[in-house]
Amino acid sequence: MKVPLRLEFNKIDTIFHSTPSPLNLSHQSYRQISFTHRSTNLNNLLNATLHTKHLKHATQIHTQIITNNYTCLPFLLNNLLNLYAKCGNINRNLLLFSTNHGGFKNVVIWTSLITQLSRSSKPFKALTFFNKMRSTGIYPNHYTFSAILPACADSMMVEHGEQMHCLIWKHGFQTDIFVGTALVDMYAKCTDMTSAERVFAEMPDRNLVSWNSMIVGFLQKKLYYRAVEIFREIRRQVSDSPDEVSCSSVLSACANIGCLEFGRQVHGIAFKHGLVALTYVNNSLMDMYCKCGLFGDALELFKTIGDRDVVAWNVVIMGCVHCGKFEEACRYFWFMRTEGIAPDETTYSSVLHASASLSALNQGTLIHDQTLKTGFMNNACVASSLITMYAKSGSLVDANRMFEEIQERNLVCWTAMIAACQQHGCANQAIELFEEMLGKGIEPDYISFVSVLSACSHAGHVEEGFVYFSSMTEVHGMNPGPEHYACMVDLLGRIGKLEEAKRFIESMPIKPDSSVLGALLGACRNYGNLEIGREIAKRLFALEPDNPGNYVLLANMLMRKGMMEEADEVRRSMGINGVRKEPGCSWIDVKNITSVFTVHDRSHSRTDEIYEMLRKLEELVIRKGYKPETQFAVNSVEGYKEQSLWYHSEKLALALGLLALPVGAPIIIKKNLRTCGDCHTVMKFASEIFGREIILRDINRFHKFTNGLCSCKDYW
DNA sequence: CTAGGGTTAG
Repeated sequence: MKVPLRLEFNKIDTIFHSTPSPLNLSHQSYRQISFTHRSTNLNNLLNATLHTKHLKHATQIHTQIITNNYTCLPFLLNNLLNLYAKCGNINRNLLLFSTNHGGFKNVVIWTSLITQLSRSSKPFKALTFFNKMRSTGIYPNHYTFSAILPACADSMMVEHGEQMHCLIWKHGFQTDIFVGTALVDMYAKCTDMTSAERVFAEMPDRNLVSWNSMIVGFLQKKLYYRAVEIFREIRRQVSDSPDEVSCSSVLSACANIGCLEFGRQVHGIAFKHGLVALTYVNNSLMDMYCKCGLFGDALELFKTIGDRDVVAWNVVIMGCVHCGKFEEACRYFWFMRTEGIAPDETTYSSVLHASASLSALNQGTLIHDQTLKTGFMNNACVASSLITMYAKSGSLVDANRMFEEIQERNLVCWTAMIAACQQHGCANQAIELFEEMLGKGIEPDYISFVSVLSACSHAGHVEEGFVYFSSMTEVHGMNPGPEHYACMVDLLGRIGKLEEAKRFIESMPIKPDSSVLGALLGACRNYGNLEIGREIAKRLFALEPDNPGNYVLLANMLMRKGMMEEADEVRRSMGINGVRKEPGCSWIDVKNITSVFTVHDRSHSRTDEIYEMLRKLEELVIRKGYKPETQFAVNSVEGYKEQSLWYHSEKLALALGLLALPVGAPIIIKKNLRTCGDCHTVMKFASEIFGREIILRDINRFHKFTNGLCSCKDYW
């Protein structure tokens, strides 16, 4: 950077003598420019202003350039362009450029403008000016190509970059290290790693930046091991040691593959080269430790950082979410604000995820308020998170309201809303939304198909489900994944076509995973098909021996058929394998206080009233024709069964809700496992008897009980 | 006048 230490001429000279540092330029100096007619003086003042970045001063100099007819001087024009860019006013550049028809423009000036447009993420404008430049007969040079290639990458159309690649050959800049690196980066960003690798291989020489571009490329293509391999190559054959870009990028790769061992090595390398204090490296390190399950180590690092930027906080908040510390995630969110760090869309999506996982409507609403105050309400990412938060907190109405308010809905917004409807049992609405989305020309992806297929299965739309399923390959050119196959198995299983579901699994081109087999096992439970159920359960035990759910499901099926010995055997094998059923637990909020219940819980301060309420409830439901479904009782001691059934956690929570919530208010209960069949029946009766809406959110769906019916249509 | 980086939503 050129900084005028001393200016030679009259008035300006005296000004600078009185203010030795260009940073101290007073407003006075700019007013006095009018006394000078020398372009060099103006240029020196321009250079000085590059440091102060005052837009007002830039415009004053600009006026002088025009009044003195200096627009024909390329260096002045060029420096002015750069000055406007430094002041963060790209529009001024465009204006200056377009109004300056008579002015002389050389390749340097054009390149300056293209660079600025490229950097201010206006890729299409940059490309337009590149073409304009060529049409005026000026040839691009290696600077121009280095500047335009990031814009090509940004335009997300590899065709632009490929055309540029041809031009580079035509003009003979393919051997330039900057151009080569920019090409590698462009292909990598357009996820064409084959071309990136070819260009990289053909480069006559490469520097660290070139190598780093390769790491980043593989990172983006999720080829993490190859990213790690490049890092190793750098250590082996590049004379420069890895810098902060190499380290932060490769750490991201380590984080994604959960490779703690190599991540630790990189930590050591970064330490050796004095890079650990750098923000990027630090944040990547924290993320790596979080994703490798060492949240504590990440937090240790976090505490050592003096200047924690928003990404550092985001990484910690995500880390909390990652290891299920949802309350802590919310605490960090409020804490970062006290340190004066403004949340961004990443922060909001992470903390809303935490809030959704807690089904904490009050917390979520407070965060919603914050998004409004900080102007994030029109952000598609934040809005999608809000939809999911409201839906998972039990309020489909609010989720829908959020959806309606979004001005520009992207695929994720639509999918969030479709999933919300699906989780709340509004399958038809989910399917309608999906169709509406297709009508708007939005291309569905992997996740949106999962949502619509589960809606189909939920509503029993077999044919529609199969049409959507085959449209994945036929129309949208994607291969169904395990989740989609699981939906189809569920679809068949739900209507009792167990044999067909089994054949469907046999015909799968990919190996059925636990979600696919689990769907069939669930169907077998619901239809009491022990024969297929046993077989599928065995396959599941082999596939995921640590999942208690499968053992419990099979044991329940056996008990239902009165095969107590075999049921006990299943339970015993669970013990032998060291698997323990997670204790069922339910919670309910009353006036901002959360009460948690486990089975037979007597720890609540209103225990006596709760048990009295349950006694009354039992009387009332029996009068309505309720029969206990004892197969859901875990304890096999006769006579104790019914009683045990009555003190399941969700029933205790229901009783408290009935006691403590105002008449007419919905009773919202959350449970950590799938809800038990007997409790489900009782909830239905209770909703009718008390004329209240009961919302039970279990591990995988919402049950909304109204007037004796459940939104899940008794299949979950 | 030129090339590369960390966190996120369904």
